[in-house]
Amino acid sequence: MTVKLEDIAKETGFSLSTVSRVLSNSNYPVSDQIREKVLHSAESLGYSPNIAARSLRTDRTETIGIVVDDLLSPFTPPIVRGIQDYLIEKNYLSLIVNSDWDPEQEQAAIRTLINRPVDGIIFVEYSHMTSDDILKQSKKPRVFVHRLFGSPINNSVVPDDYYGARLAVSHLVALGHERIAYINGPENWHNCRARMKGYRDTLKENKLPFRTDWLQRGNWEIESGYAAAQKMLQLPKHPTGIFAGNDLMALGAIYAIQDSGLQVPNDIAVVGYDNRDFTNIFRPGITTVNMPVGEMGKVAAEIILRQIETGQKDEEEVKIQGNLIIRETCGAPEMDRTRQGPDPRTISRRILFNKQPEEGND
Amino acid sequence: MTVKLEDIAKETGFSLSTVSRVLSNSNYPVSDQIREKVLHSAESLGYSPNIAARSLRTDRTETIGIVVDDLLSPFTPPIVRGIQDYLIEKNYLSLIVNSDWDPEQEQAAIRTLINRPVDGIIFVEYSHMTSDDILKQSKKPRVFVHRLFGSPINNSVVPDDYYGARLAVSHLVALGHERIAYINGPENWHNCRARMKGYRDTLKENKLPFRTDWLQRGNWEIESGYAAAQKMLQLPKHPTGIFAGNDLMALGAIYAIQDSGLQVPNDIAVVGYDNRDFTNIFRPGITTVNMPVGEMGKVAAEIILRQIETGQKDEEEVKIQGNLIIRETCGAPEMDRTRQGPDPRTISRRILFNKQPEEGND
DNA sequence: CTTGACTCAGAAAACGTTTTCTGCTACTAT
DNA sequence: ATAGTAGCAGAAAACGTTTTCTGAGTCAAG
Repeated sequence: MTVKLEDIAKETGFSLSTVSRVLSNSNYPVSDQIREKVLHSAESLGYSPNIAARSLRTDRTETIGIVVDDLLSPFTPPIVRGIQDYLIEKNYLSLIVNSDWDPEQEQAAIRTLINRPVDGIIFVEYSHMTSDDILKQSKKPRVFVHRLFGSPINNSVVPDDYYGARLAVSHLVALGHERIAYINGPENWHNCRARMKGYRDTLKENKLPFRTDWLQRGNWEIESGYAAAQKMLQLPKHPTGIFAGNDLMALGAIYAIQDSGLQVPNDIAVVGYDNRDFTNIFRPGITTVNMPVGEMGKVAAEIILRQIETGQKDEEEVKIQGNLIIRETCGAPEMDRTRQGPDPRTISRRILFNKQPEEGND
Repeated sequence: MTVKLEDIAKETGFSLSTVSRVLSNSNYPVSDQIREKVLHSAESLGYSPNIAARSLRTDRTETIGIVVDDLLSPFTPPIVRGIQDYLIEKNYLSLIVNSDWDPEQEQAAIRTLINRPVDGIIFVEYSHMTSDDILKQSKKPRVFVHRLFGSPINNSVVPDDYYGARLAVSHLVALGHERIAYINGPENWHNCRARMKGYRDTLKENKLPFRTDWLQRGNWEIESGYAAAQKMLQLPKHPTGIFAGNDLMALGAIYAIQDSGLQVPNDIAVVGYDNRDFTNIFRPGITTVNMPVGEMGKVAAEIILRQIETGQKDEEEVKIQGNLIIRETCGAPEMDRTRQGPDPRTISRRILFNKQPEEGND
């Protein structure tokens, strides 16, 4: 049915071997005459190689397995997209399996992927290391992206949370705030530890006070941001700037501030973290630290292809720096907003917010 | 290196054939004694089949190709997740390729997937049909999910937009609204035509007036919802209920209403469409029509596996009905909100919104 | 001339399965 | 008794490649 090497061999009169040598780009010498005839015939017959047969023979499949916690987690799609964009360029495909945050399912996923023809595996966000031995034994390289738990490890690419926190806090400092609070995430997430350090270091460098009153712990959810801000607002001297560990908690904080009769940013400034989609369609637009998720995926893909090429040589953890997206919750001049390379998915809110007085002619 | 059938054959003393027959679950009769010994040996050696070899022989790969427009489109991840959840249950994996809304890239994607071992292809959201002949020729089944353009086609699963629009408009009717407006999307999207019909039919059935003043066309973006609502607000008799074609335009409309000094839902009620994530964290929570995206993916997966099993028999287009998620922008009693099976990703806003009077003891 | 090296084409083996084909044994029905 | 038939095990072919091995021809150096 489908056309195979043999068909081309028959049509051109050359042997299977030569045909294969031409079509697989081997660097075995083949005369130009023959090469051309074979290529022509392949083209006209519409030949395409049977990948199963090829990979049976070569033990390479040009496919990468991706184990994600859940394709619905907010960062997973952009990370995966970053990976795929690089892979497709190099003629690799990707097989995606969900682990659902469950060690058992993860292990099953790994087994499945190893059995299948994949040349390597990339883990996104979550990864118990329970079955790492299976992996090691398989001799296939593996790389971790945005790993959230556990200690640093080779072959992983993570965001630079320390740097990100410094960006956020420095922004508040630059705007003149001297009472700066932080709503942290759960302690066992290692990004929280790094951001905490960034927060404290930045305060210290600017000779600003660190007060435990101004440090609250949330659980990433909107309600915890609300509750944290509420507590701070009851203090005799409440903070004038709040750095929240993620955008959801920032939003919760904003709601709490508004409910107490104060305004954002006039009374209290708020910075979020993550640059989630909704931060750009809220009023006021939420100033936040952008996670370079696509970039992280790309780097992970680069690493794994390099390791497949050169044969598994562990590489150091690489950290990727994000950037600050200035919107409205800090009251900083908007100008900076356009300076950021715009995410094509974000929506320019210019029109919307220049509309209020109804006479602003742009 | 890795253990293969031959190793088990050697260890147990049986032939390759028998070992294979046991391990591939063939229904060829094998004595129980032998079966057990082989299974035991396979287990202890840690055998796992070489999929490349198997699929070379059987021409089946237990892998489905998924062509998506862009993994970052809002509905794509949940649709894909729905597909994958069903596939993994049936021991199938999925290979995902992005087409970036580009016919050429889509064609490249199809070629790549056909060459690769996939047993069928599912198209998500977008699909030019330019290269459908290649596909047909390959004899591999293909199914479309949530196809946005072009005329209805076999082997596709789409949301029931007519039904969804009726849900939304009926809700406004039930709340007593008599002047109901509709912000439609671009004409060339066929879901807009269906929703339009749902809107008009529902009005007619309830003997409510249809006025072209109350019909505006947007482009799905937030600004177009804002502009549409603004126009309506300038009318001598503005509508008291607005049905927006998607959540972003609904949000734009809400902003416009608020900017004009009116309140949602007290003065004007708003219903969105899509049940995007942000509708649940906004204040007021946006009442909207939920798109059954995961379900659609699941059904698509069912169809394609069935067709692989039975050998390509075209099936009719199937329509999936969504449901109404009642939140706050229509002022309906909240009760209904909990009745919906909660999406695990959405956040209960109960706490947040029962907080205002500060004495509500739940 | 002859020899050795080099160039390139073809034959054949190999990758790890599944499955068809053979054939042996043991039982059943005549 | 004997032919026919299940029931089951093993040999071997096949899937479509890549790659090693073999060998024929050409050319340059002695």
